[in-house]
Amino acid sequence: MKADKKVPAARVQRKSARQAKPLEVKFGCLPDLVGYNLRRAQSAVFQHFADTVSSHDVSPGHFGVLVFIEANPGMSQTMLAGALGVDRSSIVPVIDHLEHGGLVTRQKKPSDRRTHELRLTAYGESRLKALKTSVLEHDEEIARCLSADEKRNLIEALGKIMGRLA
Amino acid sequence: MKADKKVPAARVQRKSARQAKPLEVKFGCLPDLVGYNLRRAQSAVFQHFADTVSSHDVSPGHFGVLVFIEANPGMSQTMLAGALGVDRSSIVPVIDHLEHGGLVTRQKKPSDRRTHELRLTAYGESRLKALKTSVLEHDEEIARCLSADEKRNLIEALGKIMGRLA
DNA sequence: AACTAACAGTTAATGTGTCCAACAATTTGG
DNA sequence: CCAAATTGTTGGACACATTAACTGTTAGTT
Repeated sequence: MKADKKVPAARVQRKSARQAKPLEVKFGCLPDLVGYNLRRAQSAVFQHFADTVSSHDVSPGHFGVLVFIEANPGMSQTMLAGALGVDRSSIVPVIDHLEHGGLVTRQKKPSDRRTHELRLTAYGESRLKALKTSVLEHDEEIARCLSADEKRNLIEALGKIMGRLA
Repeated sequence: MKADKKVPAARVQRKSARQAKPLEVKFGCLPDLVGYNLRRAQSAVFQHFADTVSSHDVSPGHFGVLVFIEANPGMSQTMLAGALGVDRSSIVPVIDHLEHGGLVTRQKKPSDRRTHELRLTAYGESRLKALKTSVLEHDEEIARCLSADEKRNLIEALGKIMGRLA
C-alpha cells in the first residue's frame, strides 16, 4: 500500500494572500498580451474552483481525471497521462489518492498484466455526479459575465490556441 | 545573501512528457467547460514560452515583475505582490534572483526605511527591451491562429472573467 | 526457444511556486 | 511613549511536474 498522505484536501492555492491596497499601479504592456491575461484568468478561475468546489477534497486535476475515467472506462494510466498531457509518473499519486478515497479502482488487465484498467466505483460514479453539478455551477458562475456567444467564442479561441501548440 | 540557486534557467515545464499515443480518448464534458479549456490553453502557452523565451533565464513571472517595475519605478515589494496577486513572501526570491542577475535594485526608501524601492538597472532596462521583443513575438505566435477580432475578444473575455473574480 | 527491445507502472530525487506563521526593524497613532 | 500596524524576510509545509532508474511483462528477432 502507500503511506497515507494525510488527505491533502486539494487545497490548490490560498485566497487571502496578504497584499497591499491596489493603489494606482500601471500594468505596462501586460494587458495586451494574451499570455498574461490567460495566466491571470486561469489563476482567478483556479481560485474560484478552490473556494467553491474544492470543499469536497477534489482539485481541478482530480475532477478531470474522474471525468476521463468515466468517459473511457478501463483506460490505462499511460493513456490517461497522454490525454492530460502530463508525464506517466504524475498520474500515480493522483490515482493513489482517488483509489484510497474509494472512487477509482486499479485492475490488472488480463490480456496484458502490465497495464492497469481504471474504472470508477459505484461510489465514484455517484460522487462524480454530484461533483459535476458543483463544477458546472462553478463554471457557469465564472462565465456569468459573458454572453452565450462570448462564452462560445472564448472556448473556441482557447481551443484554437491549444490545438495549435499541441 | 542567499545560496546561489544555481541558475534555474526558468525552466518551468518540460515538453517531452513520456506519453502514449493520443488514441481515441473521449473527453466527456470537459471541452464544454471554460475552466478546463483555460487550464489547457494556459499550460500550452506556458510551454511555448518556456520553449522560446525562457532560453534567457526568465520565466513568465519574472517577465511580469520586470514590466511592473519598469512601469512603476520605485514600487515596493508589497505593492508588487498586490499587483501580481501573490503573497508578499513569494516576491522575495524573485527579486533576489533579478537583483543577483543585475537587473533590479533594492533601495531603502529614505522616508520609510521599512520599504524597498525597486528599480531597473540600466542593464535591466536594455535586457527588458530585448525580452519584450521576444515575448511579443511569442505572444503573437500563440495567437497566430486567431484573427485580430478574435484576439481582441479573447483578451476582453479573459479580462471580464478575472475582473469579475478579482 | 532464448534474447533483446519496448512498454506499464512505480519510486526517488529534484526543482519551482505558493502559502502561512513568525520575526526584526520601523513607522504610526492613541 | 508605548501598542499596533507595516515591510521585508525566513523557515516549514505542500502541491505539482519532471527526469532517471527499477520491476514486471510482453512482443519481436534470430
